[in-house]
Amino acid sequence: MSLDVLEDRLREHGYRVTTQRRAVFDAVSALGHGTHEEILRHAQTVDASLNLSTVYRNLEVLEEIGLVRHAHLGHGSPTYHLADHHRHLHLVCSKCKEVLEVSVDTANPLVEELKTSHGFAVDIDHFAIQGLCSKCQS
Amino acid sequence: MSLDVLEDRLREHGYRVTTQRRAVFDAVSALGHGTHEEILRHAQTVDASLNLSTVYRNLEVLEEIGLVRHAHLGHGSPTYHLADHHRHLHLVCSKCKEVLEVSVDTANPLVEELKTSHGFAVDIDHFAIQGLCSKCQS
DNA sequence: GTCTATGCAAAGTTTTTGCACCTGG
DNA sequence: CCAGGTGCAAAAACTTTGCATAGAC
Repeated sequence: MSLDVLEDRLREHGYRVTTQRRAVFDAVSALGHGTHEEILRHAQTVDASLNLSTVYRNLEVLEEIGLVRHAHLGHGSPTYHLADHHRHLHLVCSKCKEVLEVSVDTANPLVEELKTSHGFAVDIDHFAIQGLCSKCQS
Repeated sequence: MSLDVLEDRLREHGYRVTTQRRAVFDAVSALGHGTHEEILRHAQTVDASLNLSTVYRNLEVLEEIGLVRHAHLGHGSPTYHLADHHRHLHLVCSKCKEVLEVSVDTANPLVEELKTSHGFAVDIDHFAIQGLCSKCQS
């Protein structure tokens, strides 16, 4: 996704195009996924005066206009990623905290069953899946 | 699960049996599931001087000895429930915030696939499943 | 009597908000 | 210009910690 799309989408929704919004978007793009703090740190390499509250406010805006999404991988802060970022399920080991990434297709039977029997359109990768990895089960 | 089990389990692990621990356990049991604040409010109907920090500390103890577990249903605080509480998947609508409960068996194909191909032992109901309910998809 | 658990208050974290100033259009 | 956006600082919300005392055993 290019910066052109960022500008267009912002304008479409009546938001202004600012250097801070570009910096936050770039940081999310470069990081793949990151928390507010991680995004701030990365974006500050471009604009050192960028403020954490601006990161909070702009991630909200970017999410509202559909360019960015967030997921909950653990008990702490959410992580943000581009909306067209490669999607995958996150398997988080509750013991060693390792995070495995597996194809979202693995969940297709569940996704389809919930759609058929409850009419629920699942966003399967919004929350991680917790459990014990093979090493921690002994 | 009765209070006898609470006492036995606490003693087994070298913890003391206190009125506060009973009150917290009772509150979780009565509420089905609740956040720290909700558990505090309920437990205070029995012991008005019960402190929030005691609720935090005791939920940690009760979880450690296996009587209580927590789940993440949304972006806020976790909710606590008895370990032998009827398990179900939580489907949370990202728009209207409604929470649907469906059988954990719905996820069996996913659970088995993750076990077979990645050796990962899923705790399927630890995190909610986000999406859009049938009403909010139009 | 000993040692853990509790209440209280204070500190630590994370996120939100108010406001004066700056900036995009 | 002028409305919206930003930085800064303060507040709010949430969770943890230190310590003196109460209470379990």
